Amino acid sequence: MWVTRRTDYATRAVLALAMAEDALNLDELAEATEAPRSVLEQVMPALRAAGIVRSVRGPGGGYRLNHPPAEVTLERVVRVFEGQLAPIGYATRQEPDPCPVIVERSLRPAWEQVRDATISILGGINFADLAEAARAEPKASVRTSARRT
Amino acid sequence: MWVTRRTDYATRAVLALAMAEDALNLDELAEATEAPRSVLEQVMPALRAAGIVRSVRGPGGGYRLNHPPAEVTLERVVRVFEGQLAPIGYATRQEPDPCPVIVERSLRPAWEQVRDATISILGGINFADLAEAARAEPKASVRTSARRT
DNA sequence: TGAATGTCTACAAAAATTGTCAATAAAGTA
DNA sequence: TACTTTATTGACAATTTTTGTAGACATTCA
Repeated sequence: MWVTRRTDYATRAVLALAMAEDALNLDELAEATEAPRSVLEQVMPALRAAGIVRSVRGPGGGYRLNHPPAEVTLERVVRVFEGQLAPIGYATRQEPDPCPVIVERSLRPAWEQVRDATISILGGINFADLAEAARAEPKASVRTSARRT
Repeated sequence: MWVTRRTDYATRAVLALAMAEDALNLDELAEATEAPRSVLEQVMPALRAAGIVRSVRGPGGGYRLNHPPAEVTLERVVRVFEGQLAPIGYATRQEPDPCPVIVERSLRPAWEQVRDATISILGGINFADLAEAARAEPKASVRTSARRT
């Protein structure tokens, strides 16, 4: 449960932009993501500063992706708000916190495995795939159970 | 960075017990784990309630593992303090929080992958392995770089 | 009885999270 | 130019989580 609400909203917003034809403004993003508009007012400029989206001000303005959806990974978006993806301070890639030697040899490698798996999964998912999955019809199994009822 | 200090202390304490011949009392555990004794006073009873350690009161008392170290997984200890291991509320196995349909089809499966990888890794590591790794000498590569300096 | 130990509960301080708001800047249009 | 629409910025308050401490108590042994 370590993904904060802001991170979640950010990924939803990027997904919405990946699915949209043209630009979306803050009100449209708030509706699409089910996020408070006032929070998106903080989230979107952060995504912009990170080079993930670009914005246009004034009437008809809004946000759009700064790159093709296939080139934006989930890892990239998550990192803007979460920073290090290691589950604990002594297992980060950059400047890990110090820890006892015994921990260094045992628990640290364990958490590094979790870290690497997380990075690998998030780095392997892009917003073209996510947008496609989001558009897909409900799966057969879901329809089947609906028919049963 | 989602592993809390208490969880970390708990895993260190179980590791210390897995490496110890006989029982360790709170003072010894505090020294071995580099955790405040007052925090272990809360952590150890929780481990006991979870059936991971057992305790003996009175002079000569202390804690020991309730099962062979090989039978205690890291997942089991972590779950006592973290509960659900999903990175976000709508990707838990039990009673996930509701989320928009679009998220349900795209981001949720992504986070479920992270959840499953985490559980798989933590469930595959036991405290016999951790204790062995903790006892091991520094690796050759480490000595080599030390010689260079 | 007294010393050594674990148990329980309440709590306070600090930190992180979540959301709101008001003031401002920029761009388009009449 | 004046007005409207939109993004930008920074400060902030409320809430929740985390972290650690402390005191009163229970149990066991010598």
